[in-house]
Amino acid sequence: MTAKHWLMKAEPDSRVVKGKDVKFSVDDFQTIKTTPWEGVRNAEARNLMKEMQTGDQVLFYHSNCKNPGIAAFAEVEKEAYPDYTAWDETHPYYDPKTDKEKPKWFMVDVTFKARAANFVPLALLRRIAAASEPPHEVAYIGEEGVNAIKEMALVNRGRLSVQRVELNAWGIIQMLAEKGGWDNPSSGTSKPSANSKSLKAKKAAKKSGTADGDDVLPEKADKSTSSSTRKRKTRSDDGEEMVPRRSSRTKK
DNA sequence: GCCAACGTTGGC
DNA sequence: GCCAACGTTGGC
Repeated sequence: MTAKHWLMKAEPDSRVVKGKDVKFSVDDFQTIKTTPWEGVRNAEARNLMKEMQTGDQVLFYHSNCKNPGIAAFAEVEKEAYPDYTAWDETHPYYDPKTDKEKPKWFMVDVTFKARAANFVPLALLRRIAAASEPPHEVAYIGEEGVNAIKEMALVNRGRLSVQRVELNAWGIIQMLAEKGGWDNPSSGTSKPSANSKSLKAKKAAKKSGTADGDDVLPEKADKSTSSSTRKRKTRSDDGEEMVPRRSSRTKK
């Protein structure tokens, strides 16, 4: 059977939750190479992870940052298994309501494949989805491309941190990442900073001997900013009582 | 099992 | 930092 396609979100900017930085940027990912996707605390996202199979293809997305968008391509390395961080009291996404006898949260391992040669900003995808024909800089995606983007959960279901990506949308994203053509301000993370690498990142870098920079697809590679410290992936929710995020009140 | 209140996600 | 959208909770 052929591999399925997915999109997974991570936060490239530092954000401290329970005393720990939950940041995980494309730079961190590239350095670490393979990481357990812990911290997902939303039932729908969890169910999708359970459907994933080794070899499935993944779009790595920068969320909750200045310039959100697709930063890299990855692959499912290991199928769903219990997310042990749910039982770790010190973990940002500790969930006191679950117990080891009955795992509630799961995660998969994901391996970095390559950076998008051109970071694909959410703003671009939204512009594409808003029209009936592609903006001229990306005329090459055609009307079919527009339709494929319109159907992406990314543009019509903002809050899901793990989502399915249809094959046609996958192809269009790949094309955009490869060809670019719009103004590409680069990824939106922020600060370079020579040594703020995360422990995990440092360890991985030492081991592999590479720091960053290889693996880029064709050209520009969105080197940008970024950086690193440590982090966790997705936010979560489940309502129960997960970690407070920042708090926003309101609305109703 | 409905639905109003509440809390979070996450773009802008 | 604001706040719209939407998921979750809990009263009934």
